[in-house]
Amino acid sequence: MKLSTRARYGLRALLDLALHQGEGLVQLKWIALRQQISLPYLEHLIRPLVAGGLVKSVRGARGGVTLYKPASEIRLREVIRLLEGPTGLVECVDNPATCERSAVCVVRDVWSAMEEAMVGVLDSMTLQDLVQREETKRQAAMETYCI
Amino acid sequence: MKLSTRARYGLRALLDLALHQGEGLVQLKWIALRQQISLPYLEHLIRPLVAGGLVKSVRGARGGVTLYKPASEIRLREVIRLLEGPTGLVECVDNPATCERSAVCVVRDVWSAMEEAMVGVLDSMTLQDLVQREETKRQAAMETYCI
DNA sequence: ACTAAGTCGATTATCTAAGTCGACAATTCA
DNA sequence: TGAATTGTCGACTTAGATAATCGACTTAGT
Repeated sequence: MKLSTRARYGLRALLDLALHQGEGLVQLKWIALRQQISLPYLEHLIRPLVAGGLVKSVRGARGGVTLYKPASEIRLREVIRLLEGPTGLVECVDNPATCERSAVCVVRDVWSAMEEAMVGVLDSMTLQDLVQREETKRQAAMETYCI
Repeated sequence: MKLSTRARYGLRALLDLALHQGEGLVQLKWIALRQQISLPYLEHLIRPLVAGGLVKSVRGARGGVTLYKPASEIRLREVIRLLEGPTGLVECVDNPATCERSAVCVVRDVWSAMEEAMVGVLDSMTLQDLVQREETKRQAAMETYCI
């Protein structure tokens, strides 16, 4: 039960993008550099986010990417769903047909409850929340640094 | 972010065992048969549960396995931990040293919250809860069948 | 035109989970 | 005692997914 690096890197990349919103288009290479992700790999991570309507990309010279909608309207649930694909924790939860026990399986209920709990957490957070936290943390770090 | 078959099969096997508690020692081959898990594989699944003190095993002819303590004292969290190993959703949550960003990483906070939510669900359920649900469901199915 | 970006698909590499097998140890029972 | 039965253990193989790279392509600016 491990989170894929797609999700980990992908969310970090998106947060990085959100943190640099004021500056217009952001080039992938800078995100890659800051987040220490190889550029070709980052391209793959961004793709589903573009396809999912979370990120807008502009090709050509001086192109780059930017958020398609305000960070406050981007729920982490959506982000993770796009990055990890539609399959949940266990196949039979989303797709009962894959296991003939589904209807009576109590173990399935457990996985279902677990998934609901996770989704609940992701659903309650937006990208904006992360941006705020990041800035709070950065400020706190700054202050201790100055003292 | 998939649950391993170890966890899925393992919990099913344990539940099967719990459901047959009244009958003394239960042989692995019957569990394997009922749950449609290959015997050699089931042996591997049971092992950590024995090592973890959830299951007692008796070797030799007429041997078998049985719960080491009442089902009501077996938390699912413990079961999953034994089956899946100690590593959580993301390395850096349990083991901050693996990522130098850990201290300031807000993305890590997200994973941490997710993990907490999942663990909370597992912590709130015992094997006995599953046994009861199973019996309730079975009874319900029985009634509809009779009608 | 030329350069600088993102896009896309093919490919490779790496890793881990999944599952099998054979030898062994313990226990029962004849 | 010895043969049958049952769990134990570790080595091995396989399969599949994830991670990551690469090169050819498209699009836009200068």
